[in-house]
Amino acid sequence: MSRSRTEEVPVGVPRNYLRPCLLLLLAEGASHGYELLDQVAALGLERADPGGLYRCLRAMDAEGLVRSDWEPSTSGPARRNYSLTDEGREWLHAFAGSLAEVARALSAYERRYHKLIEQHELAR
Amino acid sequence: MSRSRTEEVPVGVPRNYLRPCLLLLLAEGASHGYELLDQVAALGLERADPGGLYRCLRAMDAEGLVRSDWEPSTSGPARRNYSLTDEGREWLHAFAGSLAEVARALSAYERRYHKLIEQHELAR
DNA sequence: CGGGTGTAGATGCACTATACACATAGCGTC
DNA sequence: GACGCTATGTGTATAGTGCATCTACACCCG
Repeated sequence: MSRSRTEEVPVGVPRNYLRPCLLLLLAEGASHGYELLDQVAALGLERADPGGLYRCLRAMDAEGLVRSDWEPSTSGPARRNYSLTDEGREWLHAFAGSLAEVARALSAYERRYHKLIEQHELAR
Repeated sequence: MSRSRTEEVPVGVPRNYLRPCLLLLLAEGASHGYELLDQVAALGLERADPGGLYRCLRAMDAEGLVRSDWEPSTSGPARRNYSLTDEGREWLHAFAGSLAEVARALSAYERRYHKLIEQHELAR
């Protein structure tokens, strides 16, 4: 393998991270897919896939976590506006708790990593 | 969907998290799969899949990130002992940097989530 | 008018990590 | 000899992701 260190390293955000992101943004206020696509960038998904995002929204709609209704627009195509349901809000809290666990795991990793680096520095 | 909130919420650790975990543990000292299986629990992988772990080690061996040699045991089956290569150490650093980014994303999420909760508390 | 750009939503498909089950084998012990 | 623990794997289905592609509306420009 001739992959250099400068190349993209394959460690992504947690699996299913898109869902809690969308739920959080919708908890802050109703919105539509195209806008959410920009907003998720602030949560670490700078290159979110539009297709995946729309699919995720449709799935959560089908599962009852969000509600959607069409809003015709005078300046462009119609938008499908999403808002959070009570069930979606419950899931948001569950997801947040779960993400907190992941964050704890990551900080455990970093503590341990830096401890290792420290020892390595001392050893020279 | 009649899934209760007490049920397992599908948010996992970052994708490919197992790799940096194994690299870190091997940077701390050579070890074998069965032992690593216990050790990754401390990094957030409490229910790691043995099959996946062994596969991951074999793959990193094939890619040159780790080295392995058999150690016969008097009290049980032989162990395949793994140790880190220079290339593996480079990847460890790259992974650690990448994980730090993910950690930043997660803390951004949590800040925003708690801000939302606060506002909700104030509103009642 | 025709074409390009930005907005908006969605599908199709291939790839890959993961989860889960299962197979093998050495060794101790009851 | 059956069971359980250590130890290392394989097989396979599924799910999430990434990437390409398609439709369609509105606007602007030459």
